[in-house]
Amino acid sequence: MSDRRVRVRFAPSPTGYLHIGGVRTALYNYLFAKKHGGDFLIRIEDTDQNRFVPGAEDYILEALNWLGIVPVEGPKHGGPHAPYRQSERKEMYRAYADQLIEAGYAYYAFDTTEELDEMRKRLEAAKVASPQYNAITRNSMVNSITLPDDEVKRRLEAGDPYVIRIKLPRQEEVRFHDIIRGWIVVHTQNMDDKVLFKSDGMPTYHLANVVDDYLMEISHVIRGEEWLPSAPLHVLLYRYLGWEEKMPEFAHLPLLLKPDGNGKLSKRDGDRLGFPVAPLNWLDPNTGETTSGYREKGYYPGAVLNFLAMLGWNPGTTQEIFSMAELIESFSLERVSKAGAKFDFEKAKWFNHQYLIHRSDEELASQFKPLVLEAGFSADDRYIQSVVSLVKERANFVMDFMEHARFFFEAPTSWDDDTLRKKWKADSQDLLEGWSEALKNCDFENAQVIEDASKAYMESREAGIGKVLQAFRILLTGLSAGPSMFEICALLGKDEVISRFEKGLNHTKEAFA
RNA sequence: GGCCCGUUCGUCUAGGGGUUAGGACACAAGAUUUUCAUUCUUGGAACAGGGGUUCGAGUCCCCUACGGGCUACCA
Repeated sequence: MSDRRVRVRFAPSPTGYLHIGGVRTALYNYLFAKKHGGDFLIRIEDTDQNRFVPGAEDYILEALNWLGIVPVEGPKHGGPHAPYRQSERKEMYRAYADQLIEAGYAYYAFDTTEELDEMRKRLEAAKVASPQYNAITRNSMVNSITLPDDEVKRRLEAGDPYVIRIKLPRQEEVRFHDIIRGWIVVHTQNMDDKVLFKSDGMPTYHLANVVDDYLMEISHVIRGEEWLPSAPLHVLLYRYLGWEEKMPEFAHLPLLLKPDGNGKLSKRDGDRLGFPVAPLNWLDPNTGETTSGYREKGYYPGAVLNFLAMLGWNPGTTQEIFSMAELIESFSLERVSKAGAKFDFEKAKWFNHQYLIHRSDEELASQFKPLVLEAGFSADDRYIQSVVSLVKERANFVMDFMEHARFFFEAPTSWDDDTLRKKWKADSQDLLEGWSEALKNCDFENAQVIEDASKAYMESREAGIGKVLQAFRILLTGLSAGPSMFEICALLGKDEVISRFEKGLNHTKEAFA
């Protein structure tokens, strides 16, 4: 088992956008494969034709690609086990269902939806603990166990609709090992004869999943905890199909929970919670609604990856910032936690901030430049770089830069008089006018020179610079917070500073006279 | 309801019999920047409850409570 080549798959269903929990499942699969020098593949599980959503598959693949979770085999990449879409593998599944019937591990069932409902209601009314189609109840249903052989044959030949169900033993313990949870034991009396093959000719998830994992030589099934209850069924399928030796190891991941109330994070949460649950923007073709994504919100793929990796896994050290290569190096399923994790949007932003401030000014400037142009400004690259270096500390996203940096590109057209008034003292106008004059004699070589000149002036007036610095900031930038004023002045240049200063003082002279 | 899984600061988590129960995010205070933000320092903040086992339990076992998942011809 352990000397088997590691092959894992991410098997999404194209029923809409991929949410962040699915992304994490894909990531863990990817990390595990890379860590062990194995293969990561993608298989599209589109056996439910009713839930198929056009565009979903492309979306999923694009999202994973954006994050760098790239498969070696998959619907768009091909591979030795193609096709990688279950709908295109339709013909393969029937033979295995037939094999199970012949071996006595499955049977035909002709019950209608109404009859099934009736049966469940009847059992509920009789206070049966868990109403299910099982070793006991199947004897009173319409199937190839209760019907005479010739009747079954007649129905089959007449084309009557039917499904194929697994025939579970009445009382048997099914035990299997989960890498994250240890040994798990379930009794077949608590399971039911699940449908393996639907009346529309498609297999259900259970059959298709087991068959494909076997055929694709999957060594480890790493999936969400919601699959834990059906894992025993899958174990039995491997056994009945004669593949027990090749059965993959299981690892059921803890779920991602809603940060507010209860329950697992789901696609329905969309933008309800005030943050994205999708990697990319998603336009629902049916409703026309757009769900926002991390990419469009300005997140770096590395930050999203890093954040997601730490939700339910930890390296055993205090390191928090990891590149993909480092994640691969450190990852292990043994260090995945058992309990579900609530999604913390604040921490997601913090991760992006970390990624942002570690980018070079050159790179950030090149990302910011289009936004500068879009806002109708123009500036050379060096200037933008300087701006970026001053504002990046206080931003989580490049697209936040402009709100902190607008004044670098245009003089303020209005001032916040309310805040200004709070800082305004009787001698403020006089002090500031004197300062403005003093700056005319300063050469603006760099921030330090401006600072020295300013302080010298204030000293001559026997005042502290803190007394008017806030007003100075508002007059020059229109904002009450920002980077060092002397750095700002050095960057704006002497002419601009003097001009803004005088214009501002004209305003205050009128407003606070 | 039944079955399965889980439970350490508000959140993500470290911890596998002997710890002042550690870190990160968030929060608060102080310092610095004579402003704000950054940065630095400090602080508050947790083993769900009850029984065992043991010289000794966050760590092992049981029960209860709570949370989550599943219970479809969906995945």
